[in-house]
Amino acid sequence: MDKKTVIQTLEAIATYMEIKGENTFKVSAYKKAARALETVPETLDEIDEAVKLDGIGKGTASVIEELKATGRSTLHDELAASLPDGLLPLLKLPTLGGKKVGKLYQELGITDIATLRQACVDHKIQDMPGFGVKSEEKILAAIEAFNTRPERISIAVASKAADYIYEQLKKMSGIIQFELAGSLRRVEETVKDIDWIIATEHPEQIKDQLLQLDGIAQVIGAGDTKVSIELGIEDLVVGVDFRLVTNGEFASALLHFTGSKEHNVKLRQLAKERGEQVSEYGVFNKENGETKVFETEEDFYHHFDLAYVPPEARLGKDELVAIKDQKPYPSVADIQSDLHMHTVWSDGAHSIQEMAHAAAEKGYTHIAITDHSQYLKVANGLTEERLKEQHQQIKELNNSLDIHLLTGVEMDILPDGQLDYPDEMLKDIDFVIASIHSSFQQKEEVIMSRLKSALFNPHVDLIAHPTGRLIGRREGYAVNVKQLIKWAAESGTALELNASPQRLDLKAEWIKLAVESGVPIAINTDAHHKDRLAYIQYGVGIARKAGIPIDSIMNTWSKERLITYLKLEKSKRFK
DNA sequence: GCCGTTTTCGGCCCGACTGTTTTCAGTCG
Repeated sequence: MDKKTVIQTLEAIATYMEIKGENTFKVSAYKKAARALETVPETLDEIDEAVKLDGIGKGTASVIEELKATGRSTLHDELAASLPDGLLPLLKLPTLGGKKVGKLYQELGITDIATLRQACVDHKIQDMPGFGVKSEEKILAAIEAFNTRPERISIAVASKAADYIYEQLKKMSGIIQFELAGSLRRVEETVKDIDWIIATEHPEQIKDQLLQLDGIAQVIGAGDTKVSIELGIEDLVVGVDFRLVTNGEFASALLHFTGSKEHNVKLRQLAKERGEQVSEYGVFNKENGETKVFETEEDFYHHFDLAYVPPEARLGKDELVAIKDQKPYPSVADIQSDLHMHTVWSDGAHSIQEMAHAAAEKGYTHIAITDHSQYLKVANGLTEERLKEQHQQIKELNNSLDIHLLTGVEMDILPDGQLDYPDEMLKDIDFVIASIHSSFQQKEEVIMSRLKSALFNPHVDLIAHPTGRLIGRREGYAVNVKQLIKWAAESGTALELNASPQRLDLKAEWIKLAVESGVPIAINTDAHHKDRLAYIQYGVGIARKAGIPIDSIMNTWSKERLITYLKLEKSKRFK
């Protein structure tokens, strides 16, 4: 039994119950349990007692345990026997929720997408109470588009779309200020749509301009405070929501629509205990009937004597703390170096000098040049001779540059566990990264023994993108991350938080565990182009999500401190 | 179904928008 199946089973139970008209809180309890399971990084086997997880209680835990033990869930099977399973996907269609799907099933005998589609074509839907001509049209249109677009898009793709929208908004007139909100602002790995908050005195004027944006595929809704569209950008259709508020309401709205939902719920509960009510328009005081608005999100938190929480950390867990208990979150300004990047020597786009200049412009004091090693022929990996030549050049450049370059390499861990260069070669390199780029399909034992050989090599300083995943595109190889972290701690090898939005590898939950295990983290962009050095912001965002201290991030260390660290034997590095 | 420095019962965030109504239910975030 794998975790994904358990999550899907819990979700299916919730959906069946929704259609049956079960108590909504019961329904959401099952949904919440599915999310709780999804959020913890452990595999199913690694979770000892599911009931201990936040959001999982006796009832949902028993479903999980039964699935683990027998591979089946009695509750699920009973529900499935009472309703056609073709009904489940119907809830993904717009305008259809549990109540309406239940009605369609009971009154029209609709059992799946196909019968629903036929009912639309036969115009049977529009005569149902609660439905109408427009509902029928919308449902039919959505069925035709079903499966042609993904439910969630990766942060990398969404960020590109957001950049485009940002440029459009900048050009509009009548906007006082605007900002990205939602899961993209929280640096979630995947997002469903892109949310923006716009402060304006003239919502009508903004609305008109928004509805004239290039590339609108469909207008979902256009009210006084909300414009919701589907935007075609290149070959992608992405949902975009704009909220129009007054400037006074801006901070409250931004907070509200940044979420997460769970974070908002916690804030609202807290407010309620104080006799106040939180909405996207501010904080309503039930005693004096006044609604307080705030200049900034920070002011909002401080109103409740809470420390500011950056968007990435708004998880609805334990991030709400009193001002006096504020712990500093890492920010891009703390970053002094980038320790993984490529140049034209292998598959990068720029020379060493160009990368160095770009890094210096970002205010970095030092960087590591880490081109690919010889095994990676497709990336023009460097032979021992070329690597030595490159390092010679780097040493010479250090005399003329105002940023310090560390000699480095991103060395392949070969399919048989051998490293791509001999120790004799590695011992003179300032910063040695090891990583896997081949034979992804190997069994976990093989992958782990490859990683182990790199971790326990005396010269390997860092394991880059440890799981090899590409968000939304590739799962990565079979890594036991807990074991990897344990070995990293034992061997004195740091782990990477690859900041590329395609990777974000390791993910936040693992980064947290690594730091708790005493392993320092390097947030690196792995940039193959100088513009990609900007990806550092995503990595720092994930670090904030992980809630790790600034000092656990190697890139925040001064050049001197890093060099001293790297000169230590690995066994003496982690203290 | 879950949860608990007002606890083992009685709450569970709050509001917008749409399409259907003729004052509101359902959906959505």
